[in-house]
Amino acid sequence: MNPKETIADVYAAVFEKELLNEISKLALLIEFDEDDVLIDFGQFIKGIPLLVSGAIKIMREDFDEGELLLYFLEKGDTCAMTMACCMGEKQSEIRAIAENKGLVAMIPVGKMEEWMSKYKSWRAFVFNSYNSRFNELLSAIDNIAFKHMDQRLEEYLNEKSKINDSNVVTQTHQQIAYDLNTSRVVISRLLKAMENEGKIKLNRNNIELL
DNA sequence: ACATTAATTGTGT
DNA sequence: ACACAATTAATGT
Repeated sequence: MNPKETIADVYAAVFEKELLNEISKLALLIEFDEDDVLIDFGQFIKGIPLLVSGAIKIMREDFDEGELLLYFLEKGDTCAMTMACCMGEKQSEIRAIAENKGLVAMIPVGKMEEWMSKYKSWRAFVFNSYNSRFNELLSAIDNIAFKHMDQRLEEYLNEKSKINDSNVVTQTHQQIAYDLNTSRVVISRLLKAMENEGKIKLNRNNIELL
């Protein structure tokens, strides 16, 4: 991981210089640690977050009890939900939990609209964000609706490995079960099956992908 | 170093 | 899904 990536580094290719300047002037930088809750259900949004480094997982509350992982955000992403909230003054329908250490730049809500007309690159960025979030949502729905738990688990592990940039996923079976909204026993059994197939190596508190 | 407890994981019904 | 066994880590004495 690069400990000191700046907004300019991450977004240089996306925004024009003028806009970058404005951002670095106005943005409120917020550091977060693993497992910090950045946004919770029902919360109002105070700014638009631009992810500079780290990763965030977006969860949705299920109808009865429990939560479900929708998708991960990585550097250079923003939360489309937040933008919708800003424009409509709505409460958040999602919960954002830090996956690892990182940094967000919070943009004052008012700038959202101003930049929309002022900067082409901002407009494009917002639309792109919506689009890619939407696609991720679609595939999340596919996963839940059409795929079985073993496939979902595999994808989950792959995602984890990607965003943490490591072949070792440090999660207990319990936590995984929580993210996928299932029971721990199911995860344990599936993991063991995968281990027997030689796909992974099981240790206490972490899983090695092979 | 040892005993106790809690947390994690494995297995059978 | 539930119960329980087995294993390991954490804590106190």
